[in-house]
Amino acid sequence: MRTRPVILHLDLDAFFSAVEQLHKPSLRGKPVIVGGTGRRGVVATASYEARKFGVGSAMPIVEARRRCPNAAYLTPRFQAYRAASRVVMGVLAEVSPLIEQVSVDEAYVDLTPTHPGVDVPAVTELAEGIRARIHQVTGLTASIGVGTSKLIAKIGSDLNKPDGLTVVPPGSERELLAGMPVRRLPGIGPATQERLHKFGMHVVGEVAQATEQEIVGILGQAHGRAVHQHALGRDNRELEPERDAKSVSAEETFSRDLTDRRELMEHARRMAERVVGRITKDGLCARTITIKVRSYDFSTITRSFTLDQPTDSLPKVLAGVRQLLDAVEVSDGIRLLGVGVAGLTAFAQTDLLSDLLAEIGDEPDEVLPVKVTEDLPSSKGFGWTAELNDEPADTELTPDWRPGQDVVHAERGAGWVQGAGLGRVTVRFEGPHTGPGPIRTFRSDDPELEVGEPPVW
DNA sequence: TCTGGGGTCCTAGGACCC
DNA sequence: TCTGGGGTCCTAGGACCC
Repeated sequence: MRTRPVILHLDLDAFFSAVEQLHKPSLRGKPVIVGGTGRRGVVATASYEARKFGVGSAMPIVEARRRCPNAAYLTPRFQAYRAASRVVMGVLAEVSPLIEQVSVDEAYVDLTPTHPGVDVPAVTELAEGIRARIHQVTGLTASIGVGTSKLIAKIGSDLNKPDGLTVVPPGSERELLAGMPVRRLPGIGPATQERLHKFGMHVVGEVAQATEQEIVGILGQAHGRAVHQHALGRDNRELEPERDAKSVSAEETFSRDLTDRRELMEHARRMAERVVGRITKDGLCARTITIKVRSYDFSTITRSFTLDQPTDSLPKVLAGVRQLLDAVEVSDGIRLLGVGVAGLTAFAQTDLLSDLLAEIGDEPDEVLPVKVTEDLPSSKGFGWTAELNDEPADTELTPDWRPGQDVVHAERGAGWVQGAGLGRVTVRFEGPHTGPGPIRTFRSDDPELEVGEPPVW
């Protein structure tokens, strides 16, 4: 545990609407609501003037209009927000090189590299300086929390919002948290709150008094342990300055539910284009393709599959999306469709092998039935593999054997191999007891490897 | 009230492997 | 015939965050 207040959390106040008010002076002092415009939109950010009317994030825009009809309703302009964000992050970078940007309007700063020995008065002055500097160069207000951990800094930045600062003295963490509703802990949402309530725990102090085993019993291993530690005011997570994206996706809620597959595929194509465009821009390839389908009744499913090789090819992604979508029932009405990729790897696999395969790819697949007429050694753990032109090939065995299944007895085997260019097929049996490598390899011109009619089953 | 869009992490079951 | 144990990968869903 850190003993000095070196972790700082910065949160820009009502960020989207604040940028809008900055750019358009006539909006200043008035309720501003930024969010989706359509019938199914929700509030992204409400200015503090709008919050007085009970408008908050994630509220349906329809409800917001009811509560605050005179607000300015704006669609987000992410370019402007990113530009303002960059300026703010630049200010933080002057304070310490160790920064973790959590989102466009939020970041942690670890002061250890530049101010390892700060105490409460010194860090208070430093943080007020940061807030003043941000306001000076951007006109935006920020709230800052400072403490011995990310947890405490994050809780602190929320305590004096907006335009506020909270420094939590080392040693007072557990006491600070004890009286707070459990929901205030990061990682506790509606579902977890409900679970804890069911066990009679409403404030953080009650969780802290339970044993870790009790909390793990309620919330599961990983979550339970983290929540219990947090309730005790303990958190030794380090900042993670640059994190590589693990997935990229695009989704769209339609203004009316769709039932037409052609229409759905048109939307899917546009989303796939955006997704592939984003990964190729970063020189990435993806192995897993996912679709997300939300029905008229808000029930949501995802379907995915994983390719053998990563790809950045739009046609391949599109073919995968179509295949997944074809297997989903859409006749009752689809409210939302999403397309995503995951399993991202750093560079394109346009290697020699795929080029070679692409060259011979026009050759139609053939099925080559093969049969081994020689007795195999009697030993457990032998498997069947096949190669075509020295590359692993699809292969299957007769129902008595399945691919990879152990060859238990001295038996004869039969199966088939499928692929293009069957001129040089190799069928190989190998097992763990013979050391690495094949113990017996049959080639297509071996008399023991019979080539015949496709097996019938 | 009738619920966006972009992510992350965790869990659980089944397949498969050793 | 009754039936192991651990590890990894894949898929699906859920909770959570901003």
